[in-house]
Amino acid sequence: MINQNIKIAVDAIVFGYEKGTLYVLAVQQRFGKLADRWVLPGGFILDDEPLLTAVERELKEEAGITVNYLEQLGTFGDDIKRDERFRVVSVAYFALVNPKNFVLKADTDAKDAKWFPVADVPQLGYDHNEMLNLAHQRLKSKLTYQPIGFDLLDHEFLFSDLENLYCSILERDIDRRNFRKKILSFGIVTETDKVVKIGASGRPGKLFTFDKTKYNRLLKENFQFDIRFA
Amino acid sequence: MINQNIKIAVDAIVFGYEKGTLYVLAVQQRFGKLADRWVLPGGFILDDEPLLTAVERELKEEAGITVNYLEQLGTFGDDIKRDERFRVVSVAYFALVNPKNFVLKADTDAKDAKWFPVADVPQLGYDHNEMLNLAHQRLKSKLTYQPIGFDLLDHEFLFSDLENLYCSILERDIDRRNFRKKILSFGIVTETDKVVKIGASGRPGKLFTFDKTKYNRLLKENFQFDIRFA
DNA sequence: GCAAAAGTGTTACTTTTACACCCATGC
DNA sequence: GCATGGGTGTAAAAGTAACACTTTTGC
Repeated sequence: MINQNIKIAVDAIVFGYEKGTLYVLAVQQRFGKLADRWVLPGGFILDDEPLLTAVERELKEEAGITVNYLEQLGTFGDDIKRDERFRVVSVAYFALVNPKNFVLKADTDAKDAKWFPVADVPQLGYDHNEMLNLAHQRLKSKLTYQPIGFDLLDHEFLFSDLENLYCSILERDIDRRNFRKKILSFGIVTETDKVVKIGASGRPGKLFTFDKTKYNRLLKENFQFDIRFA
Repeated sequence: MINQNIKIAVDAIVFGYEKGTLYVLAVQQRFGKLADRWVLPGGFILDDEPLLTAVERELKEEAGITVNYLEQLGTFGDDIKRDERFRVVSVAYFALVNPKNFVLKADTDAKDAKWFPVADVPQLGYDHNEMLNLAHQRLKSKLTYQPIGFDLLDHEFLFSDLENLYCSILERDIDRRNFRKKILSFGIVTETDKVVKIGASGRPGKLFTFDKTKYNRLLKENFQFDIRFA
C-alpha cells in the first residue's frame, strides 16, 4: 500500500447579498500559527465523511449557517506549500446564502465569523484570496446562465431587488424594461398578490417569487436561462 | 496535528478525435484486485508533487502521451467507498489530444493503453464511467464557448474537418455556410496557402490554422467565442 | 404638488436562420 | 461526363438594444 503524507480539507466561499452589496463570509481562527487571521470557513474532512458533508458541517460549526446553494468550485493542490505546516490539498466550494436568514455565531474552532464586503476583503490566510477571486468570477458568470441570483434574495422579492442584484454583482447598468421583459418571458418568476412599500416614499411594488419547480420542468425541455446584455 | 487516513489520486479523461469519432483513453490495470480491468489513466500523487504534475506524469507513464489541453474537471470524494481498498479522493482532469501525434505505449503500472470510442466504452473500474460522463458533458458544452476543438485537430486542418468535429461531438447537423461565416468572423482562424486533397475524389480544400496568439489578444478585449446554433 | 420608486411599448438594429447552386478534381 | 467534396450569398425572421413617460404613494 502506498504511503502518502497529505491532508485533505474543504473550504467554502459563501456569498451573501444585501442592499446592493455583495458579501463573503470569513471566520477568525482561534488556534495555531494563523490565530486571529481571517480565513474562509473550512477544515479537515473526517475519514468517513463525504466532502459535501464536511463543508456543510464546517459551515454549521464555524458560523452557524446552512446555505441555499452549494457546488464544488475547484481543488487547490498545486502549491505544495499553501499551508506551511504540512501539505494540504483543499477542495473549495462555492455557496450562496441569504444573510438575513441567519445570525452568525462562531463556534468550536472559530473565534468570530463575519461578513466582509467582497470589494473590501482583508488579506486572508493561506491562498484564500485566490479562492475568493475564482469564486467571485464564477458567481458573475453563473449569474448570466443559471438562475442562482434567487438564492441570495428573500423568498419574496421586488423586481427592483433582482435588478439591483444583477447591476451590483455584474457591475454594470441594466435597462429596467428589457430586464423585466426578459426575466418574465422565461416564466419562472411568479407575481404574488402582495404589494409592499419599502422606505418612506415611492410607489409600492409587487412581490415576486422564483418558481423552482417550473424551472426544473423547463430544464428537461432544453430551456436555457440566459441573461447577457447591457 | 490531525490524523487522516485518506489517499489522494488524480485521474484523467483524455479525449481524442479522428475521422468523425470521439475517443477516450483508457489503460488496463496490471496489478491489484482490478487487474485486467480498463480504467482511466491516473494514480496517486507524490508528497511533493503538484496535482497538475501528477496528471502529466501519469499520462506519460501509463500511455506515453503529452496532451494539448488540460484542466481540472472536479474532485470525486463523496462516495467514501469508491475505491474498496481504502478511501481515495480523486481529482479528475479533462484533457484533449490529437491521437495522431502519439503511438500509445503502456509502461510501468499499465498493461495496455487504448483508445475507446466514447459511444462504446466498456464498464470501467471505480467510478470512472461517471467521470467520463461528466467530462463528456463538459466537452460538449465547452466546445460552444471556448475554441478547444482545435486541440483535437491537426495544426493545419480543412474547414470540413472542423465542421465534422462539431457535428459529431455535438451530435447534430450544422449548416456549413453559417458555420464557416461565424468561425471566420471571429478572425482567429487563418487560411494558409496550402491546398490538399484527401481521398480519391472531390475538389481540394484549403488548409487553415488556429491563431492562438490572436485569440489571446482578443480575449483581453472582451471577445467571446460562441457557437451555439443549428 | 413634489419627490421617489414602480410600471409599461415601440422602433431601429443586429444576429440568426434557412436555403441551393457552381467549382475543382480524379476517374 | 459524372461523382465527390469545396466554396459561396441573400432574404426572412427573431432577438436585442435604445429610449421616456405615466402611476402610485408619503410627505
